[in-house]
Amino acid sequence: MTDTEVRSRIDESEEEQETKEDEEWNCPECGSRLETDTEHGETVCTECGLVVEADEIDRGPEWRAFDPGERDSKSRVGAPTTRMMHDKGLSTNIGWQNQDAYGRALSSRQRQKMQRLRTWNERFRTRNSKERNLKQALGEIDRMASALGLPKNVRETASVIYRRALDEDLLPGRSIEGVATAALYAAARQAGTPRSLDEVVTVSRIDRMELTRTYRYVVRQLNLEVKPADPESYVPRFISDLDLSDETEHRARELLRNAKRTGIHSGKSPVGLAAAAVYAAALLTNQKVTQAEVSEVANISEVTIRNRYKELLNATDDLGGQPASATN
DNA sequence: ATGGTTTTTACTGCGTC
DNA sequence: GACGCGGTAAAAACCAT
Repeated sequence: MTDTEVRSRIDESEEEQETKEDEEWNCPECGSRLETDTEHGETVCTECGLVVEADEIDRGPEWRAFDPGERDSKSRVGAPTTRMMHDKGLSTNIGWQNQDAYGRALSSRQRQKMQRLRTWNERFRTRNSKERNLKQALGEIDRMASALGLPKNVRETASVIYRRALDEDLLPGRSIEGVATAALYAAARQAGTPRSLDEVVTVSRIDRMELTRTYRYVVRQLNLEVKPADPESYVPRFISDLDLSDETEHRARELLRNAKRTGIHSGKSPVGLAAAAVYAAALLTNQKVTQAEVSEVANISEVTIRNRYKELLNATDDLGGQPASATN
């Protein structure tokens, strides 16, 4: 058999199936219109009442039966799944009709009992959903934190923030990922080991816009106190990324403290300030680093570094008698 | 939306190795 | 001549209003 022959045979069989499916829109017995009974999930002929099994979601059993007995033993039942609910609708719901399995009305005692059961069932169900939500979020936080090299205490702070967000019902309308990322970002800043927005975004599945939005929202709603990031907290990382000495680090910190004293740091990006301080400190301690290298590790433009570090040096000069400007 | 501030981009000129 | 550095103008991003 040649290839073309094979292909044509396949085409034929596919067409057969298609026509078969098309025919099922009409009753195979009498040919009249079919109607779908959503409550029972059945498709019924309007004329002869024949029940046609045409459930579009259920693609059939995942097992194969070779005789009726086997079919019975392997058969399972369950509600159809839906993506509309957090748990895909797989959890138990207690019906609202006050009827028993035979459709008879319940006694008032029984009705009260059922009402209590509904209440408790709902409580456990939503609680479980929150647990699941939390579990996923904590996993994400953990993943991102280790990708960013953040210590354990930051993760814990982040999870505390996330729990609070969950308790305050801040989640609806926002992605788990988004809130988790925002929580981590806030936690890192609070712990004094900040990561820039861009850094956080690279390990998260959400984009920058969403992060800033959810972050602002979460901070406002939870009344989190997040002080502006301290430029000094970026210094150690830059220093080690650039293989610079402890002395340089010390100098950089001095420069930043002076800058704070003279107040030139307000309104400027802390990262840029830190990067400039590191660069300036490297110059002062005769270590070779280019502006390009610093701008690389700090994700800051060279121009910003230039502007900042000029200001830093001016500030220390103005202060007069500072050790930073005395040597070299 | 708008205006003010900061940062980035792109380009140019200078000195040095 | 490539590289590091400094400067500038215009564009873009950010933020409070």
